[in-house]
Amino acid sequence: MPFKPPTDSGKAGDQTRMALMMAGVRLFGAKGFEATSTREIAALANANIASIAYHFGGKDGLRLACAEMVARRIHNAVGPALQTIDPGDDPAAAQQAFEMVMMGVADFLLGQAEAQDIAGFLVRELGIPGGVFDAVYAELILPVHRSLCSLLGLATGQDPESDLIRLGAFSIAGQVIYFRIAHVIVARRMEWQSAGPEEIERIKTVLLSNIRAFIATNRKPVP
Amino acid sequence: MPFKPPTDSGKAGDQTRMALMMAGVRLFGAKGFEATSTREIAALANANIASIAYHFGGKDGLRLACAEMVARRIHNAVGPALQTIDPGDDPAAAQQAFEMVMMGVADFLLGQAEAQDIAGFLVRELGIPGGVFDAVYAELILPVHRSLCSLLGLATGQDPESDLIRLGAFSIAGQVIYFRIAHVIVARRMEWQSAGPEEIERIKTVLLSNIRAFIATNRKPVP
DNA sequence: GTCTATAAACAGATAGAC
DNA sequence: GTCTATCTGTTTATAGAC
Repeated sequence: MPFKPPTDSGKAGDQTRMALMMAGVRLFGAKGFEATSTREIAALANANIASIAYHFGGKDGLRLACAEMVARRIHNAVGPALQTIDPGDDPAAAQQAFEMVMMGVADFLLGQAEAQDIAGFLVRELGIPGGVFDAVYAELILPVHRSLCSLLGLATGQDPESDLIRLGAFSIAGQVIYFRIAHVIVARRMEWQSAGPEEIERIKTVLLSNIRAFIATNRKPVP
Repeated sequence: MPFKPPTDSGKAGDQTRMALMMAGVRLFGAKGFEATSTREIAALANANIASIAYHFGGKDGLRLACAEMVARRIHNAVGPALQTIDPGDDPAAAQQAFEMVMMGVADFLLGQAEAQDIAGFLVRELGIPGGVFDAVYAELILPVHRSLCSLLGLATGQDPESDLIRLGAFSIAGQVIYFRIAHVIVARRMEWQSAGPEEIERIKTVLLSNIRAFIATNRKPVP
């Protein structure tokens, strides 16, 4: 029982493996792990039910593999953007970098169709402390949040690891995440017919204004 | 098959009914609807498995009854507080009222142990458009959000139903809700050992600061 | 690697005694 | 109203042919 094929891609058999993970993320994210049957997953992936057990050792193995794929996916998407940024010691550059990162995150979370599945999957998995939580936290959430705190600290002149900055970064990131998970509610209240680029722009306008208000309010006056 | 007993309380049989609903909210909120078995619910409520079918017509009936109870519970908790407020035409009074309401919501969501179950239940139910969503939206979310927009509009001098105020109210309420659903993540990042009143105060400090920053930033200058 | 067939466990619902 | 016992369908996992 090879739990993992020797190569990650290129071989013919890995196509099924990838299709199963993508179907898993979509269905787990949309309906929840327990509410999704392996039959549904196999059907969506155009694969056989037994292939789940063959490739991942079972439904739980697929869950973990989905989590790893999602974490890798986001890490590759947002990681380089964060590490390339070098604001030096310029608070204004740090603020601009922070704004661009958050706008990019908003575009991804609110715009990309697949982001809905990924976000739903992560929200569900991160709601329960056990299992997938630890890996995603250590590999994804902690480093990204640290980078955000670093930028926010430089932009405001505050200690990046202070309560204010750490909680402030959560409060800003939380707004973006909230607009993703509560998008159905927001759309109904705003009487939006669709979820197009125009609606995303309106949300981003408020988010950007809130970011600037936070930095302006909490900026430490230079001595 | 009496789907609902004639009286809502006082009778002996309603004790089981209430216990089942409370167990349902807790387990549905913590694990999800499909992940929870009727046997678990009955065990937690110290009731018989068949009592669910007797009192609610089945598992789906219990789900709806739980949603109604939760909506009623929150409506009774936050409704009077919102309607008693009469800021008149004073923007400062409106701002203070808004701040007090949001701090009260934060205390409830972050402090009360049962709020975790309720919040989890609502977040899960509101994530799927069908079923419970419509009722909770119309009876709870819409009126509360309208009241919040009314206060926020008065405090800033903006049109309460403008995009800015409606989305702004969501962005503020979203922060509170995010700190509830992501509390495990936040606690780990903040290296908090417990979730006591001290930690809640730190979160509320940031929330209050963000509320004031929003109002100050978006205040319309009087002509 | 992929598929069919099947096993073993578990789900929710219900009939009927009390 | 409450309980036991049971029915029926579905779930995941697996054995074995190809």
